[in-house]
Amino acid sequence: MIEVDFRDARPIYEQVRDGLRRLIITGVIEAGDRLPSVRALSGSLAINPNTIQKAYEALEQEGYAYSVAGKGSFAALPADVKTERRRELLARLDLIVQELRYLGVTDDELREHMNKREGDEHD
Amino acid sequence: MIEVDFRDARPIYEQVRDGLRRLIITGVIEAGDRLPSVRALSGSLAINPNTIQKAYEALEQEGYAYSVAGKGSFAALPADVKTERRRELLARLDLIVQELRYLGVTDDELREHMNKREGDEHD
Amino acid sequence: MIEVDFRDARPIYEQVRDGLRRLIITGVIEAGDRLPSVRALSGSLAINPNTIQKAYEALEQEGYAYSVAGKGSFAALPADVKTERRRELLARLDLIVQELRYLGVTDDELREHMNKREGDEHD
Amino acid sequence: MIEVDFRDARPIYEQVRDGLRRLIITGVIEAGDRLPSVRALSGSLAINPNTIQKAYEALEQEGYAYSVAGKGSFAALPADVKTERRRELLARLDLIVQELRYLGVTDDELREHMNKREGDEHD
DNA sequence: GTGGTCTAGACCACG
DNA sequence: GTGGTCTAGACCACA
Repeated sequence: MIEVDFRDARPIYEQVRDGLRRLIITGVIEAGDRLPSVRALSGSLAINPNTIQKAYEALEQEGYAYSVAGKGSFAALPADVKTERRRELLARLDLIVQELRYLGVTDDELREHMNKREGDEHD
Repeated sequence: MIEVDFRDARPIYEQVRDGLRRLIITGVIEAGDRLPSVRALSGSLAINPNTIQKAYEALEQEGYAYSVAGKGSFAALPADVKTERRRELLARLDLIVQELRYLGVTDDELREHMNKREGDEHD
Repeated sequence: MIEVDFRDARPIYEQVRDGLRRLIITGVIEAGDRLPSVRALSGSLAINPNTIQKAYEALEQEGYAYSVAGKGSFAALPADVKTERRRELLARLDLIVQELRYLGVTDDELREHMNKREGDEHD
Repeated sequence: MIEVDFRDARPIYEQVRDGLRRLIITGVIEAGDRLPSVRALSGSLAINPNTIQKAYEALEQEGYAYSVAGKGSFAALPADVKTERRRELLARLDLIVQELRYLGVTDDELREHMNKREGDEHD
């Protein structure tokens, strides 16, 4: 369920973190659900456990998960984390839209593009 | 005209590259214009010349500039680079919009947010 | 009467131990009182009996309880344990106060803060 | 300047983090000052560089420092971090004071104890 | 030189 | 079984 590209410049632990975060936000993994164990994910992705551990720590620090030694790691998605994430995405979106306008994309074209995607449930 | 934050985790040369790219795309620096010399920019930003040089090389590799031996570097913005950049930005935008929908942002809210920004010409 | 947060990073047995210690120090459980049986507490808190057992052992080792084979565990609060605990708390308090001063908190503000809390009997 | 006790139950990286945080808060290391390099501190404390690195990451995440690859790590102490830290310390202080009262320490004794420490500049 | 990432392998406490 | 910590040693990009 998580894709990792070893040739990508982005660190592996960030790719894993982002993949898990996406699964949590999209509800594939629901709040309270158990995340795969560090060793299990390490095995299935063929990545060193320490790297997976680092991804889990980052996820926990951002509020998308919590870990209990001896029990496992669990997904979380509190309201404040959601609003914070929304704010961040909207800021990024503004920058992109602004640059697209400079590149000659009209607001109509933008709306059309987004309507095309409207309702899509998959990548 | 270019802002560099030494505390930012992003490498300096990327910040310089992105700043110059933005100036070129927004037309502040027009195609054919001479870019500031490595030494000049190095001095005004208080950055190691090697770092500036690296930014220029990246810019040239992406097609936003070309250098003429003994004369300097010049801005460029050919059509294929523009369309390539547009494609990249639209792809990023799709991902962001998709995640925003999962976060409970309706299409109406999204349109409203973008209309608010409509017409903005500055950062 | 004891709150255990499974999401807390602190191990469960420490949370149980601290909860019981607090009940003993505050007099809710008086010296000589029988502590709930391991099985009873295990059941009411939905925690593995081994974990409860570990909390009781820690409590006993610190002097806040003693166990009688076949009869159960009982609360204790001998003078030497009280003075030892007081010494420990005062040492922690000194460190905190010192750091607060460096953070710009004046002695007046500190007194005012503590007067506000004065008389509070509950959490 | 930093003391690390290998027998302490607290992880080494936390001890290093707390030691550095204390130096920053007390002004021994001022905001903007360069922190010792990962390798230098690793050598002088006889601790693996990865462990020091982890301490620095934690410090950065809490806002007490920032790192620039290729340049070094630097101290920081923004106002919001200070107020946040003050809030945390006051909360801890309240818990301690409350327990001390249950242990029979009167407010007068508490004031006397704190007055004794008043003006101390060293541990 | 710097910080950052990754692997390999080990040990520990917790439940 | 779990997560967490630590070491050793390697490689990389950045300045």
